Amino acid sequence: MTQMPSPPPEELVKQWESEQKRLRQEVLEEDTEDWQRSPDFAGLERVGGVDLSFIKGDEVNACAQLVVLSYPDLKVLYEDSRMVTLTAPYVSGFLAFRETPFLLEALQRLETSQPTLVPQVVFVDGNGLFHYREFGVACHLGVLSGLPCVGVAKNLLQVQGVLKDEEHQSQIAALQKGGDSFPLTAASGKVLGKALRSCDKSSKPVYVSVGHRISLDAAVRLTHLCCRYRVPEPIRQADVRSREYLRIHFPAPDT
DNA sequence: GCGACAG
DNA sequence: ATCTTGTCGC
Repeated sequence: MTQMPSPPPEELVKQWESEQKRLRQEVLEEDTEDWQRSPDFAGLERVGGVDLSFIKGDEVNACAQLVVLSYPDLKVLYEDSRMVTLTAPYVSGFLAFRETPFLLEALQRLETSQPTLVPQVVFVDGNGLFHYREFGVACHLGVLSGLPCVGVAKNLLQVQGVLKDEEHQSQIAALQKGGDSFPLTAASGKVLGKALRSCDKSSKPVYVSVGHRISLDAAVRLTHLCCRYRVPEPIRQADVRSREYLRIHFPAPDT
């Protein structure tokens, strides 16, 4: 039997909206670290990536993953996989309330056990300021953790007047090589993020936006430098390893 | 009624 | 998010 998605309680959504409006005030949209100002990011040694993977028909059980890679080598220095039980449902625009608590716990475990391995910036699967209320999951994790964060979404969210129309498609077609990008501009005129051709091989862009404590230009440049494939290596490793964890500990039901 | 809908 | 094989290319 297929369970229809239950409508999210509107009271909860209102509470979530005010929470986002409150925390939004804490976001820093500029570079706050010396390495971010350096042309080659000198001083940057550790980049983090987080993600959650789910079991096929299970809405509440998931594997929360944190990885820390060396920079610029992009070798895995630390890995943490943890089964968690989600409580909040997925509602577009409120992803953070579903995932952030467990990502924060992973960062706190690292801070406690191996503080010298805490990443200097964290790549988050999802948007940052490129969001209905300019407070996506990358901002949420950034503000609550205090760490610089970058949001990288694989799909375009149509927000604040940004549309995926024929014009958008033509802008994508104009991205010639890895590193090329174009701005995602809100109706207000503010640039909320950038569509980035992350590497030469992928014609489909990723959508980069500021999470916390980093400028958009630095976020886009760093994202490009962290891409071996379309998805930045920190996020890709978190995704690969969390799915591997599920494959080993929760094998698919035998027919 | 139709389309949109990060993960 | 997850469901899914092969196929084309280096």
